[in-house]
Amino acid sequence: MEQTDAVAALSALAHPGRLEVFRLLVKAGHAGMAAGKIAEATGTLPNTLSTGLSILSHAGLIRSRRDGRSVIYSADFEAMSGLLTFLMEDCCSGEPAICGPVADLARSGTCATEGCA
Amino acid sequence: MEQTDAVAALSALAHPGRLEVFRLLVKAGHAGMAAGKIAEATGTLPNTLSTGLSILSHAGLIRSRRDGRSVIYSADFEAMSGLLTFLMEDCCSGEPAICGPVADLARSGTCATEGCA
DNA sequence: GATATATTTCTATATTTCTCGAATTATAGA
DNA sequence: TCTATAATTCGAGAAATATAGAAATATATC
Repeated sequence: MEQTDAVAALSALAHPGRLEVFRLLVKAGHAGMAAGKIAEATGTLPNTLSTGLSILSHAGLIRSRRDGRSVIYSADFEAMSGLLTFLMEDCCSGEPAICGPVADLARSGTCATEGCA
Repeated sequence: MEQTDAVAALSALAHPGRLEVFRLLVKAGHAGMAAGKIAEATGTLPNTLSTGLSILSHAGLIRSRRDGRSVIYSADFEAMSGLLTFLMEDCCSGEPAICGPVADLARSGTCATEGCA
């Protein structure tokens, strides 16, 4: 990941409404949620939510797919791993205990577990 | 961590200059770096850098201590762990493989390894 | 085709954030 | 005390971002 992408992702998350949406989608896993359901769950106006989803999407943090009249949004776990890894890169100049887990996260990349949406 | 704190931290990082500074401090470990060294390393004007450091500090991501005429800044790894954990909370509604490492990171909390500054 | 539902785009205003020059505060050494 | 170094604070103009009303687009059903 490059700095420009990281800043875009962080900027997208640096907003109460969008952060709430993203965390909701993290919980939802690969199954995702319809835009309408997200609006209902967060109490956001449809147009405001749509702008937020567009920003998160453009930042690469979420994906979307159409399902009938609805559009289903879901978190992009690979992108998230990439961001976390970028933030902790070369942590403590080496291989200390605190930084290992982040490297593991980056390596796993996707949500491999059964039942994880 | 609460949403307000998370937004403050993410906003602080959502800026090329400040992100560069933070990643530099992550690499530097607990030893940290003097403000002047950071300015030199990043090519930032002292006043602009100071504003950036103030924002990162107020967001809880970095700490400072005075050493003679210099002020040494260092990353707050506990705060960072808290942020990463908050972002991935209840990932995939449970305990999938992708989310485990983040939980480990949160648990470790500090930079325990010898030589890690 | 007509109607209803779901979501997005457009547009304008209000607000916040960014950057840098200038001035200020803090510490160290002669 | 005087001078130099290190860092921070203040102020203002420029730029970017946030919000919501209104209109538009896409899909499904009658």
